[in-house]
This record gives sequence, C-alpha cells and structure tokens, in this order.
Amino acid sequence: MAFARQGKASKATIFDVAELAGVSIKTVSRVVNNEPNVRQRTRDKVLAAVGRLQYRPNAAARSLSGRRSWIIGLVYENPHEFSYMKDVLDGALNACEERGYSLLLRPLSLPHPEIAERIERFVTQARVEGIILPAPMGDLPELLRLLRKLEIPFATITPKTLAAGQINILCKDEEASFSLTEFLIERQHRAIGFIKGDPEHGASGKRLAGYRRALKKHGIGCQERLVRQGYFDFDSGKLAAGELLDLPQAPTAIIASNDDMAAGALLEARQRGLSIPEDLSVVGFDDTPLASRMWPPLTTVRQPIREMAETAAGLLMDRLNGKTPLPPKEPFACEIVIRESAS
Amino acid sequence: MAFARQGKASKATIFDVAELAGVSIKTVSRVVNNEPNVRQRTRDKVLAAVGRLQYRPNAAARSLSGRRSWIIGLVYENPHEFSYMKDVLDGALNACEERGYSLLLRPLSLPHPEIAERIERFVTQARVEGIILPAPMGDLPELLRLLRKLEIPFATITPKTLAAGQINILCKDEEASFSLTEFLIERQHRAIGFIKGDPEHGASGKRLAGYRRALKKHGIGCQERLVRQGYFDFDSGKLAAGELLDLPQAPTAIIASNDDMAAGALLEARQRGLSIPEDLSVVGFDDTPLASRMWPPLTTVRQPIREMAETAAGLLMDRLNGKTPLPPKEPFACEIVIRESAS
DNA sequence: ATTTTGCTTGACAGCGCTGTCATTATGCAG
DNA sequence: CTGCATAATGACAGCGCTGTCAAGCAAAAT
Repeated sequence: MAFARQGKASKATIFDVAELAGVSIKTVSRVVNNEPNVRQRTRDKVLAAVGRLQYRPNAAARSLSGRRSWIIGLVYENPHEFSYMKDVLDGALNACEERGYSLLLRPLSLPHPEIAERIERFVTQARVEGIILPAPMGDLPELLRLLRKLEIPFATITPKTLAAGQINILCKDEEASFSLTEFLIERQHRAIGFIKGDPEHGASGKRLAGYRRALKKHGIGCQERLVRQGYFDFDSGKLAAGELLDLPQAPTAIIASNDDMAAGALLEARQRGLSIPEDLSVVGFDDTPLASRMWPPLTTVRQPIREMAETAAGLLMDRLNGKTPLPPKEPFACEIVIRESAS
Repeated sequence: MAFARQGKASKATIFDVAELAGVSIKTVSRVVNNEPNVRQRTRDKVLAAVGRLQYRPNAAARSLSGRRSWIIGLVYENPHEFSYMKDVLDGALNACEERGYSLLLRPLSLPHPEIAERIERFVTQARVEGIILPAPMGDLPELLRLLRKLEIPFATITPKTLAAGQINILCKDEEASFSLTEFLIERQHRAIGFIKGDPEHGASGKRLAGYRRALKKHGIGCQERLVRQGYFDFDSGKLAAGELLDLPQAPTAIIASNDDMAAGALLEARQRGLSIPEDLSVVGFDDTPLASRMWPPLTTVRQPIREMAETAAGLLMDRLNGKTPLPPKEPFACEIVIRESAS
C-alpha cells in the first residue's frame, strides 16, 4: 500500500492500530508485548495493522504506564586503553538489543568523591532498572551499598568478592595464569618475574595465585623480589619491568597481568638493548588489539569478555523480568594465545 | 508476569513537591525547568522542597508529556580498534551530561543490508531527537536520506562531503598531512610512500591531498606507484607496506593514513629485517594509545577527536533546543606528535 | 440442558509531567 | 486612586501506554 508517509508527523499510536484492526487498544498492547491469551486470528489481524501503519510503541509512554524503564546502566571506570571496555560494551549492547532494552553509560574516574551522588542521580533520573558493574566497579563498597539501598539489582563482572544475592560473572583467571606460568616453565624458565595488576581488580589476585601455584607445583620457590606491583597501565608495567631487570639476578621471563603492562615491559627491555624473546620472554593477559600489533606479537591469554558481558546483561534482564536465575554458571574458560614474545 | 521490583528510587513526584512548597505543580515544573517568570521567593521555596524530598523529575513522564525524549543517538561503525570511537564516545557523553540528555548507541557493521530499517527502528522507537554520525557514517546516502525523511537533525564528524543544513565538524586533515609530509621531506626523504585510508572516510582524501601538495611544493613529483590503498586496519597497512617495499626503488619513508596501518607497516618492515627508523621511517595519524606503546614509538598526528565530538553533540543539542547555530566553526587544528619512528 | 471453567476481550483509570490558556497579583502611568 | 499592561500562578487536559478488573464466550463438566 503506497501511503504518503509524511515524515515523523504521521506517527501511528496504539489507537490507530486498534481502530484499523477492529480491536481494543488493550488487545493491541497484548499482541505487541507478546502476552498469552490472544486468539491467533486476532493476533494476525493486529500484526497486519501494525505492519501497515509501521507502528512502534512509544518507549516513554510504555515506561510511564508500566513503571518500567526498559533501561539498564553500565557504570565503568574510564580507562585510557579501552579495549576491555569495548568488549564489555559490545556484549552488553548485544544482549540489550535482543531483549528490547536500552543501555545507558556512566563513565567514572576513580577515586571519585561523589560516586554515590552521581550514581544516585543516574539511577533515579532515568529510572535505570539494573546495573552492570565491570571490574573494578564490583568492589566499591560505597557503590554497592547505594545500589542495595535503592534496591537496584546488578551484575558484576570478575569482582574480587562475590556480591551476595546478585549476578556475578567470573572467568578462570587463576587457572589461566597457572597454565601461562607452566608454559614458561616448560620452556626452561626458572626466574619468572610477575607484574601484579591493580589490587582493586578481582583478576589481579587470581592471576597472582595461579602464578604461585604453578611455581610451587614445579618446585620453584616463589621469590617475592620477582613479584612487583603494577596498575594495569603501560607506565606502571614499564616501571615494574625496570625494577625486575635491575635485579642482580634478573628474570628470564616476565608475566604481566595485562597486555598494556606487557607492552610497557617490552619497551623497557628494548631500551636496555634486550631482544625479545631471546634475552627475555614477556607475556600478558587479555589479548587486546595491541597484543597482535606489537613487535614481537605478544603471547597472552584471551578471555571471552564479550560473552561474559553479554551473559551478565542477559541474566540481569532476565532477573528483572522475574525469570528464575539459572544455577550459578561455571566460570568462563580462557585460552592461551601463543605468539612470538616468549620462547 | 512478574514485575521488577521498583526500587525506592522513585519516590517523590511533582505533586509532593508542589504540596510541600505550597504551590501548583505547574510552578514546580517551571522552577525545575528553569523557566522565566517565577518570583525569586517562590523559586526558593520550590527548590527547598525539591531538596528536602530529593525530587528528581521522571524522564519518561517528561518525555511523554513534552513530546521530547531528551535522547540523542550515536550511530557508528564498530571497528576492531576502538580508540577513535572511545574519544568520540567520551566527548559525546560529556556534552550530553552537561545538558541533561541521554546518549543511545547503535553500532553497525558496514556494509549493512538493512541499515535503513535498523536505524529507523532505533530512531522511531526511542524517539531519538538527533543523531551523531562519526565517519564514515556521515557519507552513507541511504542513511542521510532516511534521517532527512524522518526529519531528524544530525551532526557529522569529518564527513567526506558536507551535509547541507546540518552540523558538520571538521579538522585540518589536509594541513596536518601537508606538515607531516614536509616533516619527512625536511629530513631528506625523497621517496615517500603513502598508504591511503578507507575511501569511505572523509579524512582519507584530505590526507592524501595534503601529501600531494607537500610533494609538489618541494618539487618532488608524486609517483603513483608510491601511493597504495589501505582500509584503516592493521592488515591492509601491512599489505600495502609490503607492496611498497617490494618496489625496485623502495621508499625510505612511509606515511600511513592512521596508526593501525602504521603498525602494520612497521610489522612488515620488521619481518623483512628492516630497522626503524634507520632503514625506513614510518608515521601515522590519530595518536592512538597504540602509537605510544609500539616500538619504536610512532610519530603521528593528534586530532582533538574528543573535543570535536563534544562540539558536534553540543551544537546538535543546541539546535534541538532552538538556539541559533553559531556561524560555522573553523575546522579543528591537529598537532604532529614527534616520536622515534621517523628520522 | 445447565453450570463451571478457562480462555479472550474490552472499559477505564491512571502513570508524572508539560502545554495551553485562564486567572490572579503587581507595577506604573495617568 | 483608577485603569491597564505585564508578570506570576494555577487549572486542566492530555501525552500513549499498561494494570486492573469485569464481561463475554466457548468448550468441558455435571
């Protein structure tokens, strides 16, 4: 049917559809929302009218009336190196689209003096129904307290400590780190340096634990001087690597708790004239785009961040819709990506 | 159907505030929206009540009633290397927060068979008021046609061709490329290879033009065999660099139209045993985090993407609010960041 | 045949806010 | 003081949808 569509002016409402289909608006509502107890014949009539009028329910009206905003929030620390967050974003967006939700973003820089205020405004104004908290947001007591007070359900991604009564998505960080360390041990490394991640992140402790367990299993004492603090950023990785390489008996391999720090370590080594991997092996975590673009390409651990975020968002929305949550999921598996920075 | 538990967040309504302040709801509305013609005394009373009740206007009600969604959309091509988009996102988010707007994202992968449908649904469902189109979205005829039909204002960021009657944000790509090329010429390079960007992006043509103009100015003929096609991604950069280095008289410097391709070029050179910058200089565009993390750190051009996006979003919202647009802005300036990949 | 049950459908009252327009202060010139 | 312009304020009708509840109706049960 060739309707002269006159721009946005001619927006069909539920009334128009009801009239065209010869039913009540309530029935249209039922069909559009896929509610049960509508005869197939009726459903078809309505659907036809919807198609003919290009009807799209008005989100604002739906929210106001239904007291549901169909919005979830993603609260994150805004990092310089965004690749982790990009995956989280992609996953969350995907899950939202599937279920007809919208996603609102709220970047934060930590530490933030008015976290509570900012988030309260965020939640309260847009009527956000639930929130996704990628690391390290899942471990801010003040934030968690606020969300509980507001009775806003949330889903954490790789938190340090599990949030009781909420959705928590994990991955096998400890095991991955264990395997990565063994990988190095198998290649005859005995002095393996380790650069820790930001202590605020859940992954940091687990990665360290995996490293220690592997050393122990192979009868290599873990020397504390080989373990240095980093903060998941390039500069701290470079710095920590410098300390390690300054040691009287410098390590022959360095495990950095993420790729950005590994890149820093690589640079530091380079500047000292070391060649990689001949003089020093370096490995990282996360398999960011950076890892495959560096020279030499970085051996690293790939986590299914995208899927984890998608799962987190999906379970959160299911919960908001009253579906009983599945039994707690098995943590996601990681995978070592072998490239050329270690031998 | 189970209902999401409505948190305590949604408490006071405009009625409560009106009652406490002893005025009508309309007056509360006026104060909250900063409308004129309210006596100071009254305004204070209302504000006090707002504070006491922690009142936050309900966005859905406001949208429904005011026929304004206070939402703008960001439609982007979802790239593997996200740093450009991260800056766009930060800028847009910032502008939105300042003005009380929400930002909705819609990633797309191009070419997309149902662009129009997807975007129409996006716009129409959430009642998006305006859209930000970072490159290359500003040059999709089908998309622009749709938005015009829907009467949705938009702002393009570095489009190839200016969108008439809309906001267009540009930067001095041509000049930056000119300077970058001169930088190389001053260092005695005479055979300078150029890897073009994705022809769909506005920046690609301008960067090429700047390169050509610089060669011309210095009396160096532009040899077409030194210009290769790339697509802004790592692999295409590597490939193009390979072609360039296979030439009988290979270039001594390569300009890649972005950092990701420069990284690819660097890898290719490396694999041929070339050392950078002694045997080959390589420069890029964008100053992504990658640029400073590579070895050697990349000489590149920094564009103020964040500010550009913030400006785009800001002007767009101003326009939506009936403010007369400022006279067309001067294109944003770029800056060469000199590091160690060229000499 | 009549009642019961369960499936379908519709009438209607809001949800919380803004736009419109009427009404009431207030200020100021005459 | 009076009258009139103008500033302040309020009454009220929706915006487009969903929740509630009651009514209609057909098949199953008695």
